[in-house]
Amino acid sequence: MIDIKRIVDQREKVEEGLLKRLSKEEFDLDEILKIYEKKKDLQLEFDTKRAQQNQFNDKMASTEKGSDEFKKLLTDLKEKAAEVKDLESKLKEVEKELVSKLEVLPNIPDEDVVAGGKENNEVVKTVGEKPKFDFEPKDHIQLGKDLGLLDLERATKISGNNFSMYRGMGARLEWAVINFFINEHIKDGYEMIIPPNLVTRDSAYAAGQLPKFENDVYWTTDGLCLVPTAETVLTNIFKDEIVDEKDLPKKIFAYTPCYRKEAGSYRANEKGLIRMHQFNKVEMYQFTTDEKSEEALEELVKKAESLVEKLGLHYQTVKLAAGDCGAGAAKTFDVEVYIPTIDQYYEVSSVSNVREYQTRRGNMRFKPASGGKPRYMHSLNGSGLATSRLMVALLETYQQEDGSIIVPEVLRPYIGVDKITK
RNA sequence: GGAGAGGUGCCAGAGUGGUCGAAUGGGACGGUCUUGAAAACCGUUGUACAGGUUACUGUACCGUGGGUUCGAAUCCCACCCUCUCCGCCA
Repeated sequence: MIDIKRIVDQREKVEEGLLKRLSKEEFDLDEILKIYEKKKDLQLEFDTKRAQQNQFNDKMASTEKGSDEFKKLLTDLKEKAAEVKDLESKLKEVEKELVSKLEVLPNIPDEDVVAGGKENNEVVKTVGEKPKFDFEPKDHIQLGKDLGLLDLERATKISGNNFSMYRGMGARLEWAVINFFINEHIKDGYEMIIPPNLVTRDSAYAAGQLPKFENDVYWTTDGLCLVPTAETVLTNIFKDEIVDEKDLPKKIFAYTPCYRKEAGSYRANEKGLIRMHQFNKVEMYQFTTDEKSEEALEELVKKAESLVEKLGLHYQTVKLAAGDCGAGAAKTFDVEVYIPTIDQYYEVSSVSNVREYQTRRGNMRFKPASGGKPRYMHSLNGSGLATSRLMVALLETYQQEDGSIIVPEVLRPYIGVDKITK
């Protein structure tokens, strides 16, 4: 959520920022400011009237009950009380209205983020080259089938469309990748977390999944939400807490399956593991101070890149234009891995600086070491990494003419073989 | 799932209708004392919003949301959570 004071103090700047990702018709700062003014007026009126009422109430307390003076006061106060109560409910209404207008606004993009949608995304880094094959390469579905790594038919039989099942060396390869990531993060000083996979509505809200993604996530019959990403959980760890600055940054990561409806987003060439209702992901997360979030973002992007790099895969890093960033993000970098048979780059990591957007919603602050008032922490998230698409890239990139698959060196300790054969 | 108890400040814990933003103890911080430390003593110790240039003032907050009342931490209702016992169980 955007700070109302920021809109008051730097209206032009906020507007300019929002215009990078929204059209003029999609938001109305004037309306918001008007509601805010109304709220302030009401608040002042309420505060004054309530102060009066409190004063009389004090007098009442020291007046003998049943006396004439008491009776007189009582009559006056009854009227006053009704008035105050009325004001209070009006105030609450306006406050609610204000929040409802504010919470649908996306975050303000950073200065250096360009306006517009996907078409303005900028490739900022490319590592490796498209693999060349001197034979006809198979796609990951064929490879998975031939080597017994994937059983998509049976997964579909059991759970319906767009679910996967890893088998044998396929399952072990997937697990090896996850283990590799986990160890890399531990080496970098991140705390490992195994979180719940279902969260309350409140948690989903604080993470910014609501109200926008109501229909993109799965809900249980008791009103819990299956996490679409571990970010949903990690964001809420310090909800309503004030932490000491000396304990920042908090660097954490979690492995969870991720559940998404992905309704209507499947494309013709996205077969197999490219887009699933359930996929595995290791999520990195940082809570830090406002001053240090920029450098934290850099660190996270580098971490995501280094994982792909160590697996020896060809990838590119893309700086997203404002309109392509998630609603909460002020700046986002995607790391995209190359999928040979589709000849396209697919996101395996999305790293964002969310700044105060989530911590304001979740009321997560830190006490500055220099003293002074608590401030909102900055939160950052990044996949490190999503595995299903990586699996596609791994299988296709490392396939050999004889149908076998070379295991990248970094994974060998985790899987115990250097080659996957029939 | 059943029965009971309970949710108060950083922590423990008192408070059952007005004088309670909240006793007391602990912790933390500052000071006195000390060569240094401990002990002892003194003091400080929440957040948000609004008003004022500042000093400051007002309002709200005792799990959450409603209600009763002139007035609610205190009474009523609903919900959430925790603990104990029983049941069930990976």
